[in-house]
Amino acid sequence: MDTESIRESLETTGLRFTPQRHCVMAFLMEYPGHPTAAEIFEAVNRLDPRLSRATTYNNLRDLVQAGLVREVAVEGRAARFDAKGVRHHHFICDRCGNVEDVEWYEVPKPALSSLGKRTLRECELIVRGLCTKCAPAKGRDGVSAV
Amino acid sequence: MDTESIRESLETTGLRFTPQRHCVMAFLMEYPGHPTAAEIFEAVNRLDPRLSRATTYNNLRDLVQAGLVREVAVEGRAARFDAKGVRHHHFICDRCGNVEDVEWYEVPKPALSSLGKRTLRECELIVRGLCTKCAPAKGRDGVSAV
DNA sequence: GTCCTAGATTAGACAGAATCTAAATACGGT
DNA sequence: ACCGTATTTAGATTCTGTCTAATCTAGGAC
Repeated sequence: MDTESIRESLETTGLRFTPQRHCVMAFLMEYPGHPTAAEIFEAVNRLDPRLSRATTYNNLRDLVQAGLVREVAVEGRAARFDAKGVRHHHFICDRCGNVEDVEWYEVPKPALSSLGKRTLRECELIVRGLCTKCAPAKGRDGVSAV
Repeated sequence: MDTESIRESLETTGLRFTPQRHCVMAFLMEYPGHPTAAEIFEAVNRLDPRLSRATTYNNLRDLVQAGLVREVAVEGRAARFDAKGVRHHHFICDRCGNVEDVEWYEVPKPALSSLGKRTLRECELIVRGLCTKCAPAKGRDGVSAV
């Protein structure tokens, strides 16, 4: 999207601005869903065939570490990524593993007493179930049709 | 622990009772932490050297699917498992990836309207930060010492 | 504009985690 | 005891992600 704002984000986190980082970051900002690293590589490599797989993974790691990108681990599947824009929770489909956004709302944090000497950084909600594609069609009584 | 109760749990979910499943399930019920599949395999394989890696993974998958075991995905690391006993949330250490229990408390579910046609199964809280081992020692002013 | 250097990129080898395959085995109902 | 099917097994395989060592480049200094 906006090249200059990406440049600024990178610079404030101490990362150099490179065409490759711009490419990865811009893709994540435009892409509506939560792509895997492999999907991101495929996309950015199509735009610039010289952009390598290692660079894609390196940049994703750096961007996550810099706090510009969020990584979502999914049981038994590749991790998903999204650019941190508006805050939101995540929905993970039990069947296909797709990750979708859930509108943000405040969630109570655990009592400090229950954390002991642990440090709390963030508190994240994972909603699970079946996504629109995987949810079974409902009969008139609401029982799943198959 | 109690062999018969494990047999019953398996039977009610349609899984056959086998020494291997008992072994995996008993280990998870006794073990205090959240072992990875590799750690589980190492442990049960030590008890019965003929118990294979594939069986360990197969059984973990089946037990998770049957709802007897919970799987926790961790970014960039192997998944962790625990037998579903008392309800609890999970704490994941940013640095070492260890998974620990956080005392259970009710978390508000997202509004049905925001879920659309998606089906909601469960709502899970992931607390992130540094565990006791990884948390830096605090100076008198609370600033991290290293 | 040129130089310099720490940081970034690259291709391909490598490693770790989990699954697949096809043959052998054993659970548990009859 | 028998049978059908679920389960187990060893090892190969796939998938995800990291590492290596050589090359290149962003961007500050001059």
